[in-house]
Amino acid sequence: MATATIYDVAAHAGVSIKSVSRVLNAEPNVSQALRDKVDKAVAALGYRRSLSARTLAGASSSLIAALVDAQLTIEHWRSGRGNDYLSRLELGALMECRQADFHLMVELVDHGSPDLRRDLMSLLASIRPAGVMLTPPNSDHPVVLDVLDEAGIPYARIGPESDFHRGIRVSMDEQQAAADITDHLIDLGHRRIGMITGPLGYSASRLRLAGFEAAMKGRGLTIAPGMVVDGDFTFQSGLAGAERLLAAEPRVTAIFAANDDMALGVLQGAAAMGLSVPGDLSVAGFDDTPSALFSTPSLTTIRQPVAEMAAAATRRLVPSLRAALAQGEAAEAVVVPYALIVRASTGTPPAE
Amino acid sequence: MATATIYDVAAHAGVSIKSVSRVLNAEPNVSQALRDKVDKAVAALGYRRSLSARTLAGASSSLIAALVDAQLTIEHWRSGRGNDYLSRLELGALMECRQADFHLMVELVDHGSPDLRRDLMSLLASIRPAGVMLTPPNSDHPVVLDVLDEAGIPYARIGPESDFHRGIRVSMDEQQAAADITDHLIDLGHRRIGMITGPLGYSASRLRLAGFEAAMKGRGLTIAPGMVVDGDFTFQSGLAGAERLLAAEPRVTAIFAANDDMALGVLQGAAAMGLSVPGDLSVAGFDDTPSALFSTPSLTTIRQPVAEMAAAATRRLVPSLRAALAQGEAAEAVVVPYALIVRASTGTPPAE
DNA sequence: TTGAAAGCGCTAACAA
DNA sequence: TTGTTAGCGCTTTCAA
Repeated sequence: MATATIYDVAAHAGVSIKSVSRVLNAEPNVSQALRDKVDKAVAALGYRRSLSARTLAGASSSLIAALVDAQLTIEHWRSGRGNDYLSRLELGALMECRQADFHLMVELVDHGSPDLRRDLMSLLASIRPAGVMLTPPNSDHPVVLDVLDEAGIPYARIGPESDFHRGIRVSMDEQQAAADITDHLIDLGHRRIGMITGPLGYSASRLRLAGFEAAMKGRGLTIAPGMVVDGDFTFQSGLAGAERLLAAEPRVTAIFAANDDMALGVLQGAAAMGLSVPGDLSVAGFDDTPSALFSTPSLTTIRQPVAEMAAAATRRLVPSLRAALAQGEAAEAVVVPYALIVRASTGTPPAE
Repeated sequence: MATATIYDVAAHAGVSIKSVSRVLNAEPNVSQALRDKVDKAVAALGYRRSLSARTLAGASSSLIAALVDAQLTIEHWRSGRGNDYLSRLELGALMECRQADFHLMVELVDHGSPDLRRDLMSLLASIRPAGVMLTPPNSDHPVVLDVLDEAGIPYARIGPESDFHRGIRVSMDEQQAAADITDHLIDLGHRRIGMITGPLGYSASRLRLAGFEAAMKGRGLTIAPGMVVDGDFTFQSGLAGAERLLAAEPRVTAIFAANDDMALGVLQGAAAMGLSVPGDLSVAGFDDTPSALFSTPSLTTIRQPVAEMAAAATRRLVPSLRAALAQGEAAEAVVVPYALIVRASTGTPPAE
């Protein structure tokens, strides 16, 4: 396959290579006639610019690098499970890249490495991405942010938890979402609602707890002692949390778990105690992982707009896409709307 | 960040750039002294070759492109669900790329496009990957294979269903896996076992059915009429299939669904009929999607080694990795072992 | 065993 | 509005 080069196109169109380059880059001050000639030649030859040549010559690289955490990824690899978060993220980014003729490269970053700085610098030197998308926990790693700043490479941080002045921040309103799902339970008639939190080291966990507390307070409800228990986002901790919450009297009629895996654990715990869901107990989760849809009963939860966040990030990282954004849209801090998904695991509380 | 170039390294080491290049490429006929000097300079400068310059200058690109189906991906995007298959695939590929200092690029391919041939050629011209990984249904698309052959780019096909002489084929033994899970049910004491198949247009569906039939026959069991019903891999079709199978008398004591989503539908159908699983009915799936672990009861299933298949493919696509493979391992057709995962949805049949 | 010089296919000054 | 000429940082001839 002797691929056509810019010289072939120029020859075919009877113009200089610079003119071809101008048309290809949509530069101003080009006559329509020239534009047409070049377009025709490009079409005739099935020409496409070489990514390497463009990057080498100094254009930005039309390449977005997604820096994902190696440890988390390896954990998923070992457990044989996929990584729903990662795949949704990618889909969102890919859809946008496609529009702009950009490419997505996925890179594993070992954020615990002592050579992180050097690893990162050499990675960037090697691939020279036009922009970088950071996923938690890389979104908040100071070394990662520093290196990117020094290299002058634009970056978008998905779900940042700190340094709210650096880079492009794309997130959802965790607190409001938690408040919404709590309100949903209260609207159904629940008064005694328990919560299982995520690890409080994550601000997402703290925000979800704050949303729960705010909603309860906003509706004049008190959270009895022991009605908030700690979890660590695992199925097991959800199960354990459910056992503790359901042992207390008067029993809670609803449990809000800070993620779906824990909510699934609650479902199992309830089943083990012979409690029907939602007849005896309503259960709500957070994230809308695939398993939430197929659990019995299916789980009421918050859909984290992961794909949408990645798409928003990509749109702000790719120059041509960014240019197409409306004025207000182009902000450096974007909050993407979530959705409350009401399924079968929540209902009215049992009669007293 | 003024990144170091090969000239900087050469200057630092007091040698020519060609020598640096030789050391970097592990070419023969290089003195140890020179090698040491260069290595030291590289380390001192934190030097890393530019991917673009290398590719442009003619070296193969140290880039693997995964060509995934755009339609499937967009469907997943719209439905808000992730894509477990894709993420497992990527993890496997990424882990291997990392070893070899290769990079993974994910590309959407619209296999229904009338311009597929041109799209593909220009994609390859643009990124010039050293190797390509094909996922279903691209694994079997003749145009895709043709273009790759013409371009002389090595490719690996995950789960190929035809053309068993082209490219590197990486698969698992679908039929044996189905036979294994059927044997598992028979070993538990089941005699009346129903099956819900996938769309028979896919050879994977046919192989799973063949495995079921072979196992039944191998154990001297007959498959009564109506004991095999068609499904289409969706939850809904699993539910419908269960309703049909469970309406027949004498009732089946076990159902093998050709994938997990359908098995989850069976679980729901059984629950709706007041049947306990596995007390009254055993249910087995296929794939080991994340939801299989969290369903109630958790699902006995076959773990598709998606990540392992991708890793095997990558190992055969990356020259340095391929060189490290043992003799027999290097075959162009690789069968990766699956695993039978016995969970809570299968047990001994109810007493007659 | 080493090095000098010529590209790879583009973009970016600088002219015309 | 268009074209000419240098590079970008490598690998690859071809010499030494």
